[in-house]
Amino acid sequence: MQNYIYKQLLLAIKKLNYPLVEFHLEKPRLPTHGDVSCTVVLTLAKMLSKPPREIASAIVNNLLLDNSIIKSVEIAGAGFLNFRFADSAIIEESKNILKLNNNFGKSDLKKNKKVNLEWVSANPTGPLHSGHGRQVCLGGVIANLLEWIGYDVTREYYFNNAGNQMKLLADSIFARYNEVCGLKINFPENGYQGLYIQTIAEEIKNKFGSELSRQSLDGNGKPLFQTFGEEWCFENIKKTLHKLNIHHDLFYNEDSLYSSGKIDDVISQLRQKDLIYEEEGALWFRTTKFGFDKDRVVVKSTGEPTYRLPDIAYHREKFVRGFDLLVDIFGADHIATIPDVLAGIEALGFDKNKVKVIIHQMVSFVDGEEVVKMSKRNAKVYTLDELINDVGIDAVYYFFIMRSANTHLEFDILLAKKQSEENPLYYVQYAHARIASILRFAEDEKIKISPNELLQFSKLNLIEAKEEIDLLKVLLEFPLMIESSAEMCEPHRLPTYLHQVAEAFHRFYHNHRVISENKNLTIARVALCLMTKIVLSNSFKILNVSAPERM
RNA sequence: GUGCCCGUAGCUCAAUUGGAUAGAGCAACAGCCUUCUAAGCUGUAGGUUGCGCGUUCGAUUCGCGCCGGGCACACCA
Repeated sequence: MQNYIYKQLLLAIKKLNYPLVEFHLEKPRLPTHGDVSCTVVLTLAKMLSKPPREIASAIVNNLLLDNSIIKSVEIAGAGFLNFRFADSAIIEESKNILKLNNNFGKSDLKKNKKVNLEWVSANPTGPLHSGHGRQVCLGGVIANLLEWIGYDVTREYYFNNAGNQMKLLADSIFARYNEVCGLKINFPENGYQGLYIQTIAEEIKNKFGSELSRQSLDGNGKPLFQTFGEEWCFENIKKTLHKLNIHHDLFYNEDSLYSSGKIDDVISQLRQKDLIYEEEGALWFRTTKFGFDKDRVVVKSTGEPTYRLPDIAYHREKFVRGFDLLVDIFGADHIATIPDVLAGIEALGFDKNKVKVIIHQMVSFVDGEEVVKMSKRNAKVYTLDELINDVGIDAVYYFFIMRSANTHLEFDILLAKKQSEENPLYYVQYAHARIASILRFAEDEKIKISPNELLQFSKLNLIEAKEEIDLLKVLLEFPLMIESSAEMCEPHRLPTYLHQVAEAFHRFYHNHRVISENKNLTIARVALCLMTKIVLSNSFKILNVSAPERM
């Protein structure tokens, strides 16, 4: 219907020989302003310096509209064109929901396009903590959204298991190991304090006995404490991710960038472009050429690269692997590293506009009134596993996704735990459970409830009440909503939308009986219920939230 | 000190990317269950969008300057 209006507007503008400006249709905030609104007149008025209302009426007079699709056009306010859909068109289009069922909302907008989504990427030095949850969930939902608009999505995890941090992990475990074995040893300065270190130490003692030294090797000839610690941490991280239904396609090891010579490649390419120079024994990247206040070190005087170099090499590698879009998700604490990487790939001749970086702000946890302390120094870290145990997977997803990534988030654990009307998650899930219950009731009354049969037998033109039509309108917004939230990588629009769906449904339910003496009307309304259920459960699937049949 | 993000109803947050009278939930108040799930519905109240300039037909949104909060500012990752 939107496309139809757009096309007709374009025809009218052409016919009047007005300049072909870019314009789009939007949904007005107020229902009294119609179903779709357009501001093209205001843009034209400026260019032609004519009164907007004059242009508006010229366009309306030249607009050829099929009145079985569009009920009315109005000129309003400063020159808005407000369109109203005909009920018959809404009903006709709603049949798509039944037809497409689980696929309603999917599009092939980005068919044959490849996207790489990299997120989580925590190094294997400990379990994921609750703050990681925001990124974990954001990525999980964004990946689904991208798939829904047709992208071929590679879910990727970038990690580093070399360097000082891993030695420190091994040292920390070794210290606890000695402690467990009854020996005393000084705990390394800045060592990992978490209780999990002791758990790992105990497992090592149980498996290998208490005679190990720091240099001991495992069965494959690798340093035992480091390898065991790394694997333990990685298993722990993956287990948590799997609980949240997240499965990465690829774990990309930073180390492979060195062994394959890709790091050296980047340096020599940058050197060729005269973007690298040596000073005080270090290699510097001329970031000042890209608008930075000073140049940055990429190889330290010790010969070791800084984090920038592998990050740049990694992104170059992703370009080489042939993606149309690269999406990175970072917490606000990593914001400083992003410009360096973008400058790097630009320097190497790649289009930095193909990289979309999503930055989410920090999360604070509140348990009712009390602020949950999240100190890294403290041994008591609130892990993501604990959060999942406390509030459940559905609430973890819903609460992290509910708010735009760009704002500081307050996660109320007490509220997330509550099984009451205060909790926004239950409002939308309840709508689904309610529909499921109605459909069970309908089935008992020998009414068919399969999408195909409803498509075939229901007389949808019996749907005419305001609450029914309003509900259909909301349901039909679903595909566009998916499209925009996927393209903008803004999953928080989904919960906002879901609330509208649930609200429209509850209002309909409250005002009209679904199953009544009137057989044909009953079947039409059962179809309406099923349509709502389809939209709800498709949304839940994207959000990784369950669609309860009973509550 | 420098850079990035945020500031919207008592609280937590939206606002279709510059649109019309700034909207939801919770909390507060007043109503609605012998019939398909009351975890629901209806209504009332709640605002100088931190403050001040500017840009224009039009600003919560863009620019500049303050105020307040968060996060970064290494030859750490």
